[in-house]
Amino acid sequence: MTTVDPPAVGRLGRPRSERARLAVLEAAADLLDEGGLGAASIEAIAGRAGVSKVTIYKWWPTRGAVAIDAYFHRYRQTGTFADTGDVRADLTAQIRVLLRAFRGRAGRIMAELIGQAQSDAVLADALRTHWIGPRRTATAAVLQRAVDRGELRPDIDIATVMDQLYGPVYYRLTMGHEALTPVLADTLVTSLLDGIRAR
Amino acid sequence: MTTVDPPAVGRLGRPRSERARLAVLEAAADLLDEGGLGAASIEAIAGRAGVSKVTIYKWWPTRGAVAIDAYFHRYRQTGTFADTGDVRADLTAQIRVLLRAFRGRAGRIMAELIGQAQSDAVLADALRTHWIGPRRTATAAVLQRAVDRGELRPDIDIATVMDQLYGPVYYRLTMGHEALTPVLADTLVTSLLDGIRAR
DNA sequence: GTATTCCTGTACGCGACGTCCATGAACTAC
DNA sequence: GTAGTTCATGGACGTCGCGTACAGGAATAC
Repeated sequence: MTTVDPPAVGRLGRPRSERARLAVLEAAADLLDEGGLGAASIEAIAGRAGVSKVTIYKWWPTRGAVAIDAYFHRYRQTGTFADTGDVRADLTAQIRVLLRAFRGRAGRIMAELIGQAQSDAVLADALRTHWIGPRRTATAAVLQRAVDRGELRPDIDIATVMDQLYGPVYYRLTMGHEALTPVLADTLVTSLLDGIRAR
Repeated sequence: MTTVDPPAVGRLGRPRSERARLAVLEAAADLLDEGGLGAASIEAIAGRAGVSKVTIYKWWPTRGAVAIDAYFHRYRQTGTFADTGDVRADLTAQIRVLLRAFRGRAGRIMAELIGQAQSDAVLADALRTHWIGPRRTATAAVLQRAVDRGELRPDIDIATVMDQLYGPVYYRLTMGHEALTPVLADTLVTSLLDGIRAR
């Protein structure tokens, strides 16, 4: 997956080097793994990839753009979005997938990408479009169908509900005040479905 | 408020210049306001404050440390944490205070501080200790007392509940996928208290 | 072949970093 | 007072990454 590259089919002149593109993504992913976003400078990527800086600047506007492409290149989402018709199970499964993805290095890198996005509009947009967006679309579908079946209250604000499921995960990821334990998925879903008020 | 400075009372030698300390905080806050965290470089702060770089490095370990002190110096929290005994009202009020604080420049700066904290352990710790911590303590007290009164289920995980109230706010602040509207406070509290399942 | 587009190597100016040094200022202890 | 200690200043330094420029060669379409 790539977030910024043009199609470039049937164009005139020398075509883009696929070798250079892959070398950049591999080098950037390696550097992200080893030293985080701070180590993935354009100079370092160019050096390790055996590619000129100019080539990178030609295809990616900012350091963050390269980083997120490299992240997707390496940590491509393999799992599908669960949608079986069982709201509780589907939501829990989706959150569990996210928690699993954020374990280890990938989580640290995602946190740094989010951090960098606070001062890199291109990266922020790429994150919303290519990372957050698809997940929210899938979750919104699950919620909407549950509303249609009458399992969920018809007056809920789906966007806010999703924020109360995913928000805590990103909150913990970026603030680090609590751990990202697997059981968190169940707790989040249960609290929100049933409410926390005593019966 | 300051996060890193030692007390320095009855110490030997020339005392720390209060004039320099304030000049640094004011200059840093101005720069944060005008150009965000990116504009608040150590060099720029030193230049505007009329202070030597060495003086800054003597008292603050990183750029983030200066920034958060400057943030607290300027955007000191005036509002108290509501605790009237009415869970719904208290939680809503607390979130509303946070939403209000994040409107305008202060929110953008906080987002950038959180972003910087992803690669600045000192800043991350200061955020947890001096910003997140006090708010969570206050909210935890409200929740615990409601549990003791029997209004909330005794088996809730207070930390996770707080994450489902505050997390969405920070999630929206940093990802920018939805707006920080004032009504969000009510929606968050209502959904979590009552649950979203149809009755 | 020609035009076009891409890749490479080198180099440059810029800004910020973090540190060093020598000097002077301000305070405490004696 | 004097000595000892700590702080602040200005200038300078080497390093790093940024983003850009230029000239040359490579790969494609027509």
